[in-house]
Amino acid sequence: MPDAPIIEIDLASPAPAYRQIVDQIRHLLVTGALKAGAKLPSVRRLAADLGVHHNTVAEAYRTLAGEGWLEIAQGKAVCVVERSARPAPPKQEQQEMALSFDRRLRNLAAEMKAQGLPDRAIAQRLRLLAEEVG
Amino acid sequence: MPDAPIIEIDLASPAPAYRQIVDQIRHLLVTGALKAGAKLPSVRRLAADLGVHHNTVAEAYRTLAGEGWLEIAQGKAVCVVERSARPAPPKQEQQEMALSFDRRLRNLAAEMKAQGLPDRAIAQRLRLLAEEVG
DNA sequence: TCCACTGTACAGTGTCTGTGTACAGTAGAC
DNA sequence: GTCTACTGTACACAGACACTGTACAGTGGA
Repeated sequence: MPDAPIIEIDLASPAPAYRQIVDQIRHLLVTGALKAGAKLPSVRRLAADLGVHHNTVAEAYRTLAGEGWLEIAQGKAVCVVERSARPAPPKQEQQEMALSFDRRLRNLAAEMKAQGLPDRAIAQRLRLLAEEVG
Repeated sequence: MPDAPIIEIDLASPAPAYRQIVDQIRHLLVTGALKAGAKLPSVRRLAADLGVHHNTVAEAYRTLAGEGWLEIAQGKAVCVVERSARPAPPKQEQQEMALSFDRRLRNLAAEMKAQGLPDRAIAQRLRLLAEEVG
């Protein structure tokens, strides 16, 4: 795509670059900022923008393709696919996912609290996101 | 300590074991389930319980000690210290932390949504935790 | 002093992350 | 058809990371 949504990664972060790219593009996909049919920048273009190697971006694209978000083919631009309403996962699996989400959420909140972020701020952010989500 | 709070880690998870241990113990510390003066199980004992090497647990303990939660000394049991009310970080830093929290929170929610967890469930968990936090 | 416990140090192994480089497919201009 | 400039891919390499095996050193009670 000519004008890709801005993505920014922090090379100093302990989180690997390709994972940061995955997370940020997935966020754009989930929120609808990137819709089906949209073309993503080439691996070399995005790599140059972010200051990483093109194979690092390629790895991120492959991960998202594996999740069913992108269609990639050699020689062609990477494209966002229509992610057809997949059947909701079975109750059992959904429950496990909810538990996993809960655990990670709590760990994240604990880490922030440990760093000195006030409870008030943490709760506020949680409520804000809850409103946005639905 | 004779009866340590139960900690469980997932050796199949991509998250490194020592990080999972840190996160879970930090959670117990932040919530007050582990109070100042409490003794933690020895590195060998906890390692055996979790199925990892004692050096892996030692690394986790060192990380938490570095954050000011634990006191460790060779030959003695690891102990939770009184974490005196540290001065709140400056506004500037707090704002950065809030932003970082927000970003990671959104990434986590996006990942769960991508996996098929319904918005409803995500929002519910967020609100629940917000209530608990304050 | 002995012994059973504590945490520590360090080298070795396998895995992960990111890079350099060469390759192969696609599409438009001629 | 054939250039050419662009796509993504493959694979070996280097460095960092996660984890382990093993030997060591400190502590405290019998």
